[in-house]
Amino acid sequence: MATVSVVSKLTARCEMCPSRSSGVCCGLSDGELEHLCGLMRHRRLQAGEQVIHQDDVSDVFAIIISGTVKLTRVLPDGREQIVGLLGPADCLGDLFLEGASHNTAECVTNTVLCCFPRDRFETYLRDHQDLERRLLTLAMRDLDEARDWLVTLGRKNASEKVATFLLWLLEKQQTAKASPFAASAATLELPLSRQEIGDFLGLTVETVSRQMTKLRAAGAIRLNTNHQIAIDDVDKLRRIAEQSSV
Amino acid sequence: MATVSVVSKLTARCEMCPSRSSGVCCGLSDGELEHLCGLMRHRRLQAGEQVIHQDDVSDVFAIIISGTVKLTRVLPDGREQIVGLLGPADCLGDLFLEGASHNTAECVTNTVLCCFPRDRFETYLRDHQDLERRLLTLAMRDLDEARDWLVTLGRKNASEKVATFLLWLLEKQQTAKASPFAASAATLELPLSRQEIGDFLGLTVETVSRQMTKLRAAGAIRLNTNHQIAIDDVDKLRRIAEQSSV
DNA sequence: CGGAGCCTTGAGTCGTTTCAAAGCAAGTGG
DNA sequence: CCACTTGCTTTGAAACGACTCAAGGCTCCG
Repeated sequence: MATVSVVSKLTARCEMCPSRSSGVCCGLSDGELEHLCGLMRHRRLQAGEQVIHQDDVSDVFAIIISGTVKLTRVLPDGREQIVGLLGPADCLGDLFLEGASHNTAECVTNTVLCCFPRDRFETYLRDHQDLERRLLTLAMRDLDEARDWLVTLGRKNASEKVATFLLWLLEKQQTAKASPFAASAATLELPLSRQEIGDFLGLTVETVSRQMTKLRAAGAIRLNTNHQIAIDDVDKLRRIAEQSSV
Repeated sequence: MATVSVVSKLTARCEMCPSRSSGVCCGLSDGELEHLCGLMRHRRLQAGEQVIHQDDVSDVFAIIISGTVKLTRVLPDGREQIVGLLGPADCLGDLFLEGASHNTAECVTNTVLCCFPRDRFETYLRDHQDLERRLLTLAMRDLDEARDWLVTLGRKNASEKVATFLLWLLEKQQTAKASPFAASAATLELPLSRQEIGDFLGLTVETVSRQMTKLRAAGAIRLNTNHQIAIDDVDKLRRIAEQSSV
């Protein structure tokens, strides 16, 4: 009975965690979960804090519990590109990577992480193929998503880019909440600033701003605040995103 | 003795294969290799043939023995983006993917593949964690590379893009041959047409062509044929690729 | 020799960037 | 409580770079 209470104490928070229901941790047995919980430490970070630094060796592997983290790369002359946007249940850290990380991971909002010492997590993986399989699946999902952005960055124009981005965020947000929204009248939390949206889409702040104004003028969206917008016409947004001139 | 000769017959070609020395197959024991060889079938394809079709379910997993294969995605209106370029030792096919593939895989040159029925390869993986680990590592490498291209597509201009592409090809080609070239006077095989380079870099044919001319005029490269160029000044190319205005 | 396919070059257009200024919201100190 | 700073966003005007359209050049091959 004593052990049972210890188990429930350790893993209690896990039951609330998005990673337990839809992330790496889903599918873990109670025993596995308990073991991993022994390695884990929660960490609270403020917006702007960096978890991983480009060109530095990182020994962290973490699961995001709440908040948004951006992965960025910068060119020698300072130009910046966001190469990934992570939210609750997403993983952070380069497993099995030798040498320095190629990304900077920076908190966009206040964030709570579930952190593991990377080496101990990697060791644990060696005996748990199911978990490693899950990580392989996630890596392939990330790759697929990165390639989608290649299409957007390489072949779409500014309005298509912004519309695509908003739709992507909307979908991400809806699957996270698992709430079957009606096709219209959704509200969207925008964690990124205009500058950051530009850094994501390969545009300047001004262009992003202009496109938002255009979308507003077209009746597709309304700007509640700079970080919260109402999606009035999803279909119009979709048409703009793919310029399907039907 | 009979079994030994069967083994050597089955796996004989593997010893010449780039995947054996640097791809998925390196690290496999003789027994593992033999087993996999039992599943494998070689397949010869001509330039232009498609191995996987976007939006179709694919049941192939393959290793490229020779040739170049491009992964592309097309938008509803026909715009095309190359999202990956595969060469000898690279893997082809979406393991564990449910549903249709998101890429089209098309041979750029004549190609020889080492093909596996996907389900049988997946089954084999379940009992061979070392191999699955290797696939995880490769997936993460692909992800890393895709993100590098995000930076290039999102933040670099036309000349930087073309220079970056040439340097990337050069490096790919040199590590493939494992030949420690001198820093200058290398020769580069260009499997892609101008149009395809454009589809890779998010540019038009004309822009690619103009940039090549500019690089030639700057003395960085010489065009032997349209598909073979001499790299005269790698450093100049590097400076152009990152615009490091030193 | 003549055609087909790809590559190059030129001229003009259009879209995004650049540079500059003004608008707006939140927070601070008098 | 109001003036003031600060940071982000929006808007405008001009410059620039990549695209579009059109023509001409080069190579390979029948």
